[in-house]
Amino acid sequence: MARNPDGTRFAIKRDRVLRAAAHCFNQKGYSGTSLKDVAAMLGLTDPALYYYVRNKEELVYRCYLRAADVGSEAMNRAIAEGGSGLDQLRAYLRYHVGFMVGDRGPIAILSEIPSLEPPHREEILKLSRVHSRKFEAILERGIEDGSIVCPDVRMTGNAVMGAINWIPKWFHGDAKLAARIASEFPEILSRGLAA
Amino acid sequence: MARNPDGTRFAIKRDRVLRAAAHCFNQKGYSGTSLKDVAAMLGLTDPALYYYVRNKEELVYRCYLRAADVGSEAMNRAIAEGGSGLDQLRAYLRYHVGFMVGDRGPIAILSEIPSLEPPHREEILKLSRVHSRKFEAILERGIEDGSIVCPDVRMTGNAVMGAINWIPKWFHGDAKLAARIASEFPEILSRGLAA
DNA sequence: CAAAAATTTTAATCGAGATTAAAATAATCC
DNA sequence: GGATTATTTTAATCTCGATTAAAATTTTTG
Repeated sequence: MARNPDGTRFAIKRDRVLRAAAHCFNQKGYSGTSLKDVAAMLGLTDPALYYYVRNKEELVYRCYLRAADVGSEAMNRAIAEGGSGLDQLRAYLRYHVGFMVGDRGPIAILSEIPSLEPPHREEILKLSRVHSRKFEAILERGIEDGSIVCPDVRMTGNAVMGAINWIPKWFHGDAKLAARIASEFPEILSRGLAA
Repeated sequence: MARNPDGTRFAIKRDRVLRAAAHCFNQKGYSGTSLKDVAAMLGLTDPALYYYVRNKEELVYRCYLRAADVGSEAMNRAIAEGGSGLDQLRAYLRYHVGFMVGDRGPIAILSEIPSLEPPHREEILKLSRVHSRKFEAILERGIEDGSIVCPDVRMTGNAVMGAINWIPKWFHGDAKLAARIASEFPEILSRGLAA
């Protein structure tokens, strides 16, 4: 099995590793999960993981990168679709929540950023800040076009992001529940903001 | 210094230990924080902590118990005050958020329950479930008396609790910000539920 | 102040889990 | 099928942090 030109096979398998790791980290935290835990989920032994990642820190780092990617994709799609601020808000929530509970999941909660090496930490924090800013921009757009009412954009962002980030803590792959979450969560989170 | 009859002194100092631990755990997770980290915050060496707690597991356990206590107190006060479901919801949010960002904080996020010993784990899970049920009961009360609109009580509970639980992740003791959170968060979280 | 109790420290043990090296197995390519 | 590359394992090392024991210090009490 050659690591083909674009590394597709390798990338796919590594993605599997990252999802297994995300699952473990969400349950037991970064330091709380041993590489053996992650490897076991994949039917491997711990040293095998070193084929996909330099060390444990890089494993988390990539999990977090992946989480940022997914959030970013949801955000960009929503914005690209246009419409009122409220429309964009709803679309974003629909996409992001949908990804999280769907087949893109599980997605790591960015809950232990301090464990990252400084350069990685800065990168993730930056991505996170950019994401928050885009979210706030949607709110502001909605306020301007009259579709959204919201006294404090920053604080509202914190509230909504918290609700979303917490999902992996109580949801663990039940398809039935996933459907309910995907359909209701966006509604619940946006209703309070509609003008 | 005698551990007086009701153990007041001892209890006060242990509470300081628990708050320091909560701070560390919220930042770096359970296994990510060493006892040395916690001890350092108090100007102590790590073995000193064993005077207040049997081991690290009990430290988390007590942090989580404390978190449950604070949440429970907020909940009970709100319910005792009576009023419409919406009134009670707002009161609860005001109290709980107020405690979290006020001088009762920092309060540990119940994010690593799996790390607890089974008996402790069950106890904390039970307290957590009771809290959730009480929250849902408030929503149902509000739906009945017409003060609240909410299509899915359980899901709404998850959303609101997520937003609250996430607060310690981004708030770290700035008094100015604390005031803003205490005043705006309850409003933000309840607006979407008002009839 | 002296005795007793409480609190903290210093020094030592101990195991778990990350990491590395080298060897073995499996897959692909010609 | 044999050479080559990819993947995984076995075995060994090494460090960090939890925990314990014993001693030292501080506080309280009478």
